Amino acid sequence: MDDLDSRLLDLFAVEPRIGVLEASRRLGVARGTVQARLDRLATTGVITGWGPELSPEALGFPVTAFLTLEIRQGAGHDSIAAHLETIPEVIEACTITGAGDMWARVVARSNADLQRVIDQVLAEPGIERSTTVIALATQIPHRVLPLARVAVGR
Amino acid sequence: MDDLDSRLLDLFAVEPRIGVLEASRRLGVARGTVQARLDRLATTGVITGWGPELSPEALGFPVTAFLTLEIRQGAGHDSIAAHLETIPEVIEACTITGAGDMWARVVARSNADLQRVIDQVLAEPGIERSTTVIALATQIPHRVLPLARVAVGR
DNA sequence: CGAAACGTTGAGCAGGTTGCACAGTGGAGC
DNA sequence: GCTCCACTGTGCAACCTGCTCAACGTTTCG
Repeated sequence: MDDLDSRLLDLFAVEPRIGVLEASRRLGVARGTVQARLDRLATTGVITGWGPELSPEALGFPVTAFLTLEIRQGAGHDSIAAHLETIPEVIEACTITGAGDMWARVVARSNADLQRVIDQVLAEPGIERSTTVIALATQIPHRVLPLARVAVGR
Repeated sequence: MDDLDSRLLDLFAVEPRIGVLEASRRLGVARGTVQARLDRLATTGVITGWGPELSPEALGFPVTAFLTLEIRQGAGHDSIAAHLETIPEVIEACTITGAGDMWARVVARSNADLQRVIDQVLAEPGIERSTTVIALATQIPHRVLPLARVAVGR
């Protein structure tokens, strides 16, 4: 990661479909350089993918909620995770600090529909209790780009 | 959104760099159809971008934490959000249900570094209290694709 | 100091891809 | 029956990609 990498990421973040050649022109470097940089960023794991980003809202799931799950002593995280994975509305989950807890981001078609999703999550007997917090408005949408800048000291 | 759209998204999620022509071959439809579908998915907001996905870990920020911020009565969410936006390590933030609360996802270079980030967040006087939860292991990485399937009834 | 390793540059090439246009087809709705 | 609309298949020029190559400057290290 150096300054050129960072500017390269900036460029592709703003105009993802420009292609290697156009990027090399914008940055004033050779095409092979851009290609090499992108390859390296991909192999070092900085770039994890180029897939299309989808909007749950546009897909009909405008409600987002965060669930904090309390896991029963003895119940493995993995079996809970496996259960969560079968629910499409669970779009993210991780274990967190605190007594055997997990955190999950879920979406739903409406507040009423959220109840259905939560019930589905709680169908797993390993989950003892859960707290739900509904997300109201997005203040800062998911962003990683600023990190790339500070990572190279810009 | 119909079945073809869904399969198109699947395809590009797995192999993002295949291009329109190759996608049309895989799906057994005309190239113009794929082009039209992608255009429509983009204009209707289902596809929000094609930018490279970056890994905070690979950028040197392996620690993820969730902050719940309690906002002082009278302090506007917007000023808090503006403050959070200036901190690169805050990679997501939204308002949530509960007495004037906000939620933020932050990353840091280490647990010690996390303290620095939190201090930076709390520099805003509008924030009264905060709770920190550290993410340990990712059980389900952010995924939206399954939603596209259920959205069309697959 | 000199050699080796490395990244960058600019060039070339065949092959594939894109953007665009066009006319024809078939189904849905009126 | 008619219109609208999406899909199809075709064609074209222009462009881009993946790949290779030799040459050059920097950095590293014996």
